[in-house]
Amino acid sequence: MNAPLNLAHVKTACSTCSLHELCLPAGLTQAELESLDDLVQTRKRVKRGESLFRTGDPFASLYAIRSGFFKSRIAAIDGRDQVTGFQMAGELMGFDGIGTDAHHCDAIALEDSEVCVIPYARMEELSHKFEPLRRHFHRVMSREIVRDHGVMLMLGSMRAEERLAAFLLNLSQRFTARGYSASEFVLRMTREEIGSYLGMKLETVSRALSHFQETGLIGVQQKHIRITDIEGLKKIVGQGGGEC
Amino acid sequence: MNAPLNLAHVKTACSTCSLHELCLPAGLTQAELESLDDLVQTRKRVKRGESLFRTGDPFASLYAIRSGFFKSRIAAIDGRDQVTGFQMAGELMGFDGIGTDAHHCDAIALEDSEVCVIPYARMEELSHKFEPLRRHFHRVMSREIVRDHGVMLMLGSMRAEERLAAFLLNLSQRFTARGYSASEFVLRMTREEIGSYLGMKLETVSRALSHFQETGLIGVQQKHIRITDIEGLKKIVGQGGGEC
DNA sequence: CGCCACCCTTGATCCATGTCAAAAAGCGGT
DNA sequence: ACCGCTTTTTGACATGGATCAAGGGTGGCG
Repeated sequence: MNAPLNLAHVKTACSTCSLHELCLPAGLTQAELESLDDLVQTRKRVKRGESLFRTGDPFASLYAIRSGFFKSRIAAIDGRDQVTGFQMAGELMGFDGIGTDAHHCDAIALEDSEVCVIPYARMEELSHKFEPLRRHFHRVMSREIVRDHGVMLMLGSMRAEERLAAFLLNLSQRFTARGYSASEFVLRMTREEIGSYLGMKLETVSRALSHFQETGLIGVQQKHIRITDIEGLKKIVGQGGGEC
Repeated sequence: MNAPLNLAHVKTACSTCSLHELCLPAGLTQAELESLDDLVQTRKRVKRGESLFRTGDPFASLYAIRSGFFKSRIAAIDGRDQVTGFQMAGELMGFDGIGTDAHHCDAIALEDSEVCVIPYARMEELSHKFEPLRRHFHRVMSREIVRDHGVMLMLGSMRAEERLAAFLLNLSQRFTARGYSASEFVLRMTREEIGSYLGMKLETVSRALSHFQETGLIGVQQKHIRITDIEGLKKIVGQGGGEC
């Protein structure tokens, strides 16, 4: 290994990454952390609008977002598509590829982004020897399944405004976890992408946001959102139910 | 170990189970298969209507369905709930529990069923030494994620009759994989459960089934379904799209 | 600085699906 | 085999959200 490669290695070290609490197992010693630096040896920049991988691409790696913002979407044969999630810094992408060694969705950057490339073979190998990593890996996949079930609940049993409120609360909570404001943030996605994720049309998203604003729950100015009544939003989410 | 226990062991052996092609890694030698018999040491019967596990139950095991039929559902705080899937023989359940060591959904038998209990700790341990098993385990979880994304696509972007057609085709295909008829089967779930899964009301399910029958796509008699025009059903699923 | 392309908002109307209601049909348990 | 109860079907009506349409705002780029 020559100097530049070594430099790259230093640059990508998990042990010095400020996001490692989000993407790696909690409670590792510094020594253990360093043993993980092996795992990630390259990073990759993805420009806004470009894809990190696409449906059908052979699966080789998982990706951890270092900075930026992505959407995942699946496409049906007939051209219809559906955003299945939005991913932000510290989150992992690519699990859909493990099952068949090919990706089943597109991952598209919503802003200029950078990801850590985690070669799956290496991950397998390392997780074989390193129990906390293996457990963490399983946990992350399991949580992804639970998250998807939550989305199914949303899509299947909430009305449009409830879904949107739930979406805003979810974003708020995830920004909080990253040290950003819980009440003020910028949407990286368009109304159409929000609509696709939430199973409604962009006009409905727009109307619902306007309505929340009229009711004093939030302030909206284009992509800038300010939550002024978090409890109010929670009440919106809670109120539809009890059908049984 | 005394005789009865041994008997139980024999009874639960994966190596002699007719479903192992569905639930275990493909292409194992007989010897490898036998080494897996360790994994499953108990089975459990679950009567129709009873739950295998419930939201909040501590997570200890995965379950492979030996016979019978289950639904998984999640419940929101407000009493609303959503069926997230139907599981049949050879399929695995319980992955939702790995992330937090507690289950996040209820698994309820739709008919008298029997499952193999796979203690997770043992699974971890065995998959540590046994690479094909580990890979298979990861693949199965990944496929679960892909499946969930498919449901999201369905819920988010199809209309009621498309969703129902897709549902029937999915069931048909899974029955086929188990050696049953692709065109004739009995629904184990009620209209309401189908509706919950597909994000529509039971009346809409009933009407859509009646409509399919009028159109000559299927025959319906209560829970008994006969698909008479599989291509027609596929056309229904395909036709809604192209919005983009 | 101004133009263009994209994104967002808002209004009017329509339709798919939900809701409410009632009756028929099965089915499970005794 | 019967009885009570759940499930299913079907009808009439209400409505949330889609659709169609038009106009306005914004940001990127020359």
